[in-house]
Amino acid sequence: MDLTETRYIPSEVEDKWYSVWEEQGYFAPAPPEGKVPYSIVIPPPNVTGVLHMGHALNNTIQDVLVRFHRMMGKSVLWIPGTDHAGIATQNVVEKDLLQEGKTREDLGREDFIRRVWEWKQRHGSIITSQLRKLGVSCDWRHERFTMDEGLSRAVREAFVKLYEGGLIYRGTYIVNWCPRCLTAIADDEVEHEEKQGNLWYIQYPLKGQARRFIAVATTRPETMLGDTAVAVNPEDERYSAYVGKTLVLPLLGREIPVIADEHVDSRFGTGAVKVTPAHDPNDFEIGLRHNLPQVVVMTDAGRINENGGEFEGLDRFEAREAVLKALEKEKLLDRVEPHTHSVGHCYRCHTVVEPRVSEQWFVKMKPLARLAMDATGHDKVRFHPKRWTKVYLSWLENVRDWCISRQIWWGHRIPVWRCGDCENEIVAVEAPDGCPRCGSSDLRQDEDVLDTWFSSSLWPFSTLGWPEETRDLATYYPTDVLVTDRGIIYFWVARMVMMGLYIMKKEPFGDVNIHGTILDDQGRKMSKSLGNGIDPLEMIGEFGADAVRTSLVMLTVEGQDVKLSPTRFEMGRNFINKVWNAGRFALLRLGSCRRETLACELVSPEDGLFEKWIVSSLGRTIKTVTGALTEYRLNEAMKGVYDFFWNDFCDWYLEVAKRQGLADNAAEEISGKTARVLLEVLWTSLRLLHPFAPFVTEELYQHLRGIAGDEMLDDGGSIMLAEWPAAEGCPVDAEADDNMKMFRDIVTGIRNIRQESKVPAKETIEVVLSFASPEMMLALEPYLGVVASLAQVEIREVGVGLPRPALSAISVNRDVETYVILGQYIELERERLRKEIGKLTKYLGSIETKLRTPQFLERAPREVVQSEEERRRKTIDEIKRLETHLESL
RNA sequence: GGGCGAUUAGCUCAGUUGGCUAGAGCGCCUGCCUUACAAGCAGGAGGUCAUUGGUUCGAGUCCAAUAUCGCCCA
Repeated sequence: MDLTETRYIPSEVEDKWYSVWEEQGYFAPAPPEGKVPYSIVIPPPNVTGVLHMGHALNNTIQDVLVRFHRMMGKSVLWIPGTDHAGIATQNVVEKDLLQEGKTREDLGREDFIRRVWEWKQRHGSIITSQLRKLGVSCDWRHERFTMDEGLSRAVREAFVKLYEGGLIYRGTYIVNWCPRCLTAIADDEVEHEEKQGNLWYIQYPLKGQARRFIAVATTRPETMLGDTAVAVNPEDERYSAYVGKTLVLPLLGREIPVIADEHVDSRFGTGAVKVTPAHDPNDFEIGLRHNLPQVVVMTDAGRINENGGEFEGLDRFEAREAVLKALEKEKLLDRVEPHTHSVGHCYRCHTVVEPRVSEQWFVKMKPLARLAMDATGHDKVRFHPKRWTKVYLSWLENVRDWCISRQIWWGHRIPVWRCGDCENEIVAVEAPDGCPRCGSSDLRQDEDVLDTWFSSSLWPFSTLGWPEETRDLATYYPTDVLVTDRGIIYFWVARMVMMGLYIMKKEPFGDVNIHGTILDDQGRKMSKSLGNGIDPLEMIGEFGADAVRTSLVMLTVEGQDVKLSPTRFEMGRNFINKVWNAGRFALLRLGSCRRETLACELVSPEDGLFEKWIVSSLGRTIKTVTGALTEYRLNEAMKGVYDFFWNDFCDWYLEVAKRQGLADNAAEEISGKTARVLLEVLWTSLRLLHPFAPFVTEELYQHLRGIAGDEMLDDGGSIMLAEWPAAEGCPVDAEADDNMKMFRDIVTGIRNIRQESKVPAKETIEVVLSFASPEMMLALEPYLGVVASLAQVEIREVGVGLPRPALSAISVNRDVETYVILGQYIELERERLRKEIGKLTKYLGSIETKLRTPQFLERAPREVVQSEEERRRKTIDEIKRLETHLESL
């Protein structure tokens, strides 16, 4: 980008450097020999997905960490990739087929899967190309997909291992069934929503006793077709006489028993509940305890089946109306109450989930959950922020067995075969040639595929080559951190930890960094249906990737949610523009500067105040930023760089640097030194900023090496590969800090008086500086020319204890009084002084109240008391000086 | 019903283990196109830290209750 541009133009910079980085192989890990390994696996986005703000935040955080650790000299591997999103991807391809008037059954399994792969080849790289726009430095040569050959092998290995360890079983249980996707889904794939519904009270007649009923309440009356009992609590005296009696199921006439089960809540409805073991999870349990028959009354598509009598063929919601009407006709519908209850929806298509009995494969969770809980107990897996540990643990404590089979075609087919001749079941990593028991070749593989999350749970090691014992696996497992949204703690974090511990015998990552969720400006989740999403690519186009990244990091505080609107990116854009211009200034003004040495000491005692001070401040910044990044407090790190760069470096150092020549006519030497420090500080700040804003820092860096020479930066050609700054070269210099404060106070004091007194900006007025001591005067004397320039004044006189000139305003500091000679502008000074005195008097009051309290003097630490007394002295002194001044006006 | 989070300037949010006059960005007011930057510079106004109690010499910060909003689980 041309240095004459006064505005930073991201589009001229971003793609250019990204392709250089990628082509040069900078994203690949440095050879691990002699280096500390650092690794992250991306939480694999859904292959059908497009980049949303959540991804942008998530990957920005990972990239900041990865770039930081790379600059720290580690061998960094960040593995990108996507997951195959079984149901979602199949849905997308089926929708395409429907356009051609076909179903997947028309194609057959093999052709359909071929079709999905074709789709994947065409569209599967959308999200990864979008990620590149964000500037992420993951190693694309390591990119993985959960359906890759190697990862599929890992899935089969893991399945067999778990099966042989007794942790996978098949059984007929109640599961969450999506009648639209036509598959079972796991408990945590069901999204619960509070819905306003009804509670219908239905009369169930007692057998052989005319006009005697038990009333039950239900929110899903259509399921009564599958009822096989009515249950009451054994303690419930209202019903004790009925237990063991027989009821006649309305509409169908089936005879069903009244049973007693202590899980029945007597306070709900009438205290008697209908029991539908095949269509309700609680009823299923009751059914097992009481040996009740399970009558399935719905097809897999949610229509009433042949067990539903006259209602056969009706959709479940039509059936609800029809059943109610029929009951009403028979006068068995007692009453209706409005009732809010939680209704489960499929997380993929949002259809109301139907609990249904079917044969499925399950993972036994208790033993695995135990492992995972112990790992956090022993601090092997640490959450940041800590509070998420509790959420994670409570899920693990209550988790039920995990239904892993899906009745779809796109996914890892379950590696189980059944012999057609001897019914032998074979569980194997590779397809067997024949039945090991009877030798028959009539083998049929299980039709189902595995839950996508099953393969995701292996991601931290399957991506590194497991089950092969690869060098990557040995070097980079366990990974360092998993960065993710809290919504994914159960899906990924918990399952990855369980699988890592069971299969690898080691936790998959030591740290889990949970960040907030991106919300719209009204605090709602961004969603397609609300249309309130903000497209990251659009924002990158408008503001630049660096601006998007820095804004996101500044906005996200330790896992707190982020309310976002497009204008929030202006903050980042303005900052990046500031960086560009500061860099531009340095590059244009220091064209002839060379960095002579890579001195670790930037400043020496004979150097000037500004140099000592900016280096001291830089050192503090390095410490802050490094510490904050190490502890996942990214916004604090970002703020550290931001404040230093803008408030110290730009607002003060650059401003004084450009005036150094004015301060000292023999400018050569000082200018040279100033230039060198300026160059070093810029170079160092760019490195501190690089993890957050990779593009602008690279662009400036490349210009910098153009003028400063390659030898300046021992770095391998890119700021990406440069060393992270060390604070050791920038010692804190308290004296320089103090003197700079005095310098700033003088300048700010004059500016304040000028504007408050309405002195025209262009007009040069005179000041007199009266120092408290000769030492102070000596310390600042060399820089008074800079003061004059910064404050648009002429310095008439400098000395110790000078008298106040006529018609002047005063600004007081502990060590110096500044008299600003106002002349005709003096009128407003009286008011300004009164205001100032008022402020200080109020402050003094609060200090004196404290110091009058005996308990404070007795119990507060001595340092606190002393500093309060010191403050009182200082304030009284200042007030006195201002008052004297006011009186003399 | 259980758990978690939030409540601080007009808006969006910081505020580390309790201890200078509670900060930032945006917005607002005033003055500046000062040869790095008007996406900028300089100066300024603006806050009963949700409410009520408690602990403490001292509370935005710790404890308890209440209110409102949000998220997760059942």
